[in-house]
Amino acid sequence: MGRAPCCDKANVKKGPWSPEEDTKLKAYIEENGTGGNWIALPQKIGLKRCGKSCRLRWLNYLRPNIRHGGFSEEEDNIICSLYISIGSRWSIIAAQLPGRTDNDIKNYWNTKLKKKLLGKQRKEQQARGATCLTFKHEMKRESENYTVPGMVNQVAHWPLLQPPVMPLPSTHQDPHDSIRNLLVRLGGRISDNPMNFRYPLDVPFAQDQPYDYDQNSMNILSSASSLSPLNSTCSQVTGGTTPFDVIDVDGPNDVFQGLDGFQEELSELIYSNSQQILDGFEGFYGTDNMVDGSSTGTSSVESSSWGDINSLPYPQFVSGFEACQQQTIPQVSTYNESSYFGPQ
DNA sequence: AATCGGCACAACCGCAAGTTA
DNA sequence: CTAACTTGCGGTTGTGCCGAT
Repeated sequence: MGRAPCCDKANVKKGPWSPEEDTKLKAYIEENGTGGNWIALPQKIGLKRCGKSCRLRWLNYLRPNIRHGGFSEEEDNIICSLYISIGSRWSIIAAQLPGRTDNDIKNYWNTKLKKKLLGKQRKEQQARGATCLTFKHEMKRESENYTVPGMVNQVAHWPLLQPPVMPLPSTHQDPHDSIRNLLVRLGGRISDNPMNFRYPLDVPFAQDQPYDYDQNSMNILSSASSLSPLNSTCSQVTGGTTPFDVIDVDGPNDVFQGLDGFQEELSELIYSNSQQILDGFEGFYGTDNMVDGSSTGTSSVESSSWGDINSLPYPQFVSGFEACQQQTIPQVSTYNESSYFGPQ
C-alpha cells in the first residue's frame, strides 16, 4: 500500500503566501494553537493550503520572535563551527541561535557563509604560496586513480598517499586544543579559557533577551549527542595508510554532504596542514583509530554512532555535561511549543 | 532601456522517525 | 505487532530582485 498523501494536491494552493493567508493563520494559531494537528488546521480556518505548508509558514515566518537576515559575526562563527562539527543538522544548529530558523540558517550557509569560508581559505592558501602545490597535485593525481575495493557509493575524500609529514597525533596534547585549532582555522572563534572548549548549546534562552554567548556555554560534542538523533555514522576503511580514509556519502552522515567544492577545498587545506587538522579530526573519529588505523584488524567498514555517548571522542566531557544538565538545564528544542501555541 | 546572470529567500518535496489506534 | 498517520528534517526548486553589460 502506498503512502497516503498528506493533502489533496488538487485542492491546495501553492506558492507565496498572501498577507490575508498569513493573517488568518497567525490569528488562528495565536488564539487556538494548532490543536496538535497541522493536517486538519487549514480546513478549520478555510485555507486552501497543505498542512505542511501551514506549519512551515508558521515556523519559518509567522511565529513570534523570528529574526531574518543580519547575521552577526558571532552567529557566523557558531554556524561554521557547528557545521564543521555536526554537519548539516540545521535544526540543531538553529536551536543554538535564538530567533533563527533552520531554513534561514540553511539558506544563509548555502548562499553566503560557505563562500565566505572558502574565500578565507583561499586567501590563506595563497599566502602560504606555492610550496604546497606540488604535493597537492600529487595528492589529486593519486586520489583520482584510487578506488576502494568493495566500496560502493563511497568516496575517498582523503587521498591515501602518505603526506610528507604525518606524525602520529600526540596523545598528550589537550584534546580541547586539537579541535579548537581546527575550528579556529576554519572560521570559528572559541573562548580562550582552556576549561571552556565550549559552545552555547542546550542553553535555555528567553526568546527576546539578548543571548550571552560567553556566559552560557556547553560542550559542543556532548550537547550534540544529547539533542535529537545524531545517529550519524562515520565510516572508516581500516588498513589504509591514513586514518579517516573514507567517509560514507550515501547516508546522512557525510559531514560535508552537498558541499562538493568545499569538501575538496577542505581536504586540500587538510593536507596542507596535516598536523593541525589531524589533531582536530582526531576528535571526531576517536583517538584509538587515529593512532592505529588497523586497530580492528579487519578490512570491513567501521561505523561509530555519534548518538552513542560512548562513541564520543571525549566521554569525560559528556559526563560532566550530563551532571550539569541534570542540575539546571532542561532539554531545549527549537522553541518551546507550549509557550507559542497557547491552549491545545 | 532591455536583457542577462547571479543571488537571496521562500516554499515545496520526499524521506524517515515518531505516534497512535 | 503493525499499519496508518503526523511531524520534522534536509535537499532542492522556483521566483523576484538587483547589478552588470
